[in-house]
Amino acid sequence: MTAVRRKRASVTIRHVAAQAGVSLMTVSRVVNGSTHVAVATRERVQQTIQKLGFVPDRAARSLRSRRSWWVAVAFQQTTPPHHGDPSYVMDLQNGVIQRCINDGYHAAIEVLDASNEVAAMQLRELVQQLAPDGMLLAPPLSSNSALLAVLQELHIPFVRIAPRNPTGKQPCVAVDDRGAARAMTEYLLSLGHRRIGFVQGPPQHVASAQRLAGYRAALRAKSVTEEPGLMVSGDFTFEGGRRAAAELLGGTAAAPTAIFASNDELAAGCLADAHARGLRVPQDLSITGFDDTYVAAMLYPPLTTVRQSIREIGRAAAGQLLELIEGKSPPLTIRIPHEVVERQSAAAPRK
Amino acid sequence: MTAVRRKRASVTIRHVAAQAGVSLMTVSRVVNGSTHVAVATRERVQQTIQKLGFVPDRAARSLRSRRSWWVAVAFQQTTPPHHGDPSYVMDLQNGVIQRCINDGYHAAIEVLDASNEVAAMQLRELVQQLAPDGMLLAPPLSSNSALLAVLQELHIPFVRIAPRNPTGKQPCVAVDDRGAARAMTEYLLSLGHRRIGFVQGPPQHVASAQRLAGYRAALRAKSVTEEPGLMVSGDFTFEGGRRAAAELLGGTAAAPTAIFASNDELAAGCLADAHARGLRVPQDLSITGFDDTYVAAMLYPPLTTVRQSIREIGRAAAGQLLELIEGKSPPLTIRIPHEVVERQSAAAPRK
DNA sequence: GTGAAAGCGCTAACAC
DNA sequence: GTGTTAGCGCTTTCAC
Repeated sequence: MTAVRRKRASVTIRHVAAQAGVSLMTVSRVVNGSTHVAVATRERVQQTIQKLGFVPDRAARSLRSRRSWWVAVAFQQTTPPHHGDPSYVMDLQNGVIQRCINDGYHAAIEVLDASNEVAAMQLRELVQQLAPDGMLLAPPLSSNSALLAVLQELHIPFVRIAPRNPTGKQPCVAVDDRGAARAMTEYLLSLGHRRIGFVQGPPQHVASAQRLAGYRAALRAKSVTEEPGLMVSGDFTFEGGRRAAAELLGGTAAAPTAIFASNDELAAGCLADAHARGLRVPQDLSITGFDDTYVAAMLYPPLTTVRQSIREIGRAAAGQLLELIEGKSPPLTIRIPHEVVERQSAAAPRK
Repeated sequence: MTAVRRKRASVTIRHVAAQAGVSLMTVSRVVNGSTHVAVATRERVQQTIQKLGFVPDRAARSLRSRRSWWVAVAFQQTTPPHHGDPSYVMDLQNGVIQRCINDGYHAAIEVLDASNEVAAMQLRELVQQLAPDGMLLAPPLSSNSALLAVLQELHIPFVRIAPRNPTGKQPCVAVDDRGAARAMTEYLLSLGHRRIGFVQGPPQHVASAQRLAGYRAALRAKSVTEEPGLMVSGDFTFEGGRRAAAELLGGTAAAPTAIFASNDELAAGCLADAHARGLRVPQDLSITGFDDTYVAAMLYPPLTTVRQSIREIGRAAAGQLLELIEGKSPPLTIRIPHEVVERQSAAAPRK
């Protein structure tokens, strides 16, 4: 049980001070970028730091200053917005990490239970134990009011990522699902499609309603009449996509010439059903997705989809949080642009 | 610039000690699970801790004890947007996190540059700044001798995950790529295939040679003659898979009845080429993958593949590291079992 | 612009 | 089994 422990920090602020012929305080000021240091002194100290290879001790710094230089990102266990889509999580994570490192912070990835009560407990523990300087909530946690309450009670700055209900009072990075879905629908309309099936996500998800709304708005703008039979539900899952496509294509009613699935996983399911029916994509049927996740380019045919850069969302959220921590006042709501990614699963309908 | 800082810890070990009528040390002992405390005292202290909601301060603890209670996992930076398999990273990460939390540790996810020199520098900085109690190296970093040298020099315990060259001297979690590839090849042979194409990974990757070796061993055991023309190279990428399949299926020589791609992404590429040629899978051609990543079930048809639980690898690696940190002597090399996952992309060859 | 003193909350080392 | 003392490395506070 004799736990291995690291050697005492070889070089401390003391050594630097002695070597540079200044007091501890001056070294500390230089390290922390205080302006109240003469230029000459600052340079001398910096050179000494370099020469001795001094690295400040995080623990000592945190203990005294009551800042941990940690930012925590909370994800929900196995069910992130896109149903366990690992590339979503990775991208978000990478964006956050990148931005944090840039400012000398570290990002801790934390996974909370899917149950609300358990998650709230875990979050409280997390904040108490880790004492991060700020928190990021990935969806769907960002819409969980119990968690928001915990963070407020603990007085810790936080940023909500793609929340269902942006209050306009709390900082968040908002995603324009409605606009993106509308853009994709307009793209299909521009190809000449008029009977466009839509596969919805699960009702609990923020994105589902927004995406549906975007689809409907695009149709309305072009005066294309909506047909209830063309709007079916999936579940953001592959299987849900198969079932939805079966419903759209196997019925007695006139089949759509295009299907807009509201995420890529659903689209993959639709594709599978279409293949099983012997339909050629995109000649006989166009199929498009949403998110441009990892799989999109690996499907057959490569999937035309619409993307909002997740990495960019991560970067933006982290940036906003860091400003909050530093006591600045960043814009409360940040929006991320979207973009239709044309691949080969959509084309003009047959005449 | 008035940075937000957390309130001073409301409840300290002092308050607990006073309330419970014992000294600071006794509380500390109880918190750290020392055995040298009378049962009655321990219980009294624990109740007080509960009642006051005392949570030890990580910074103070680390400063004094020279342990950070952090474990860092280093991954290699993959080139965005869709290179590198996110589900592999996520699974590994989740396994590690799960195991760490279990023991009161936190896992820090760190991403190192693809360049060796840069990575070595980053690793050194990381260890100095974060001072983790131990490190985990994910492949391909686990085979990077420059990094191993840094860790040894810094005297920090580490575990290599799926290294190319297990020395038998350093702790590692080894993966039986050869055995898994052999199992998959045997599965195809058992279906009746005799002309089995093999798509290799990039030569720099550990796994590539191992998987090829497994394929060859299985053939040899069944006295099936190898054909050099059936072993083509891909690159662990979708595009590489397409090209490889084109080579195998488009040539003048007799085409294989099955293709064993050495990862799922390659298999997805092969599938795309087969579809483009109008071949039905698995009726006309069987295609199998390796890894059972996220995409495998979403391809058409769902991919038969072989899996080594990545999450299990993460858990095992973290477990091994924690024992190392605690000064125990875990087995140096841990092996993870594999399993063929039968889906619908492989069947008996046509007569 | 710089320095001296104090102490953050905890545990190592040693006493009893 | 329990307590006392000292001090980890740094930043806060206040003095000059």
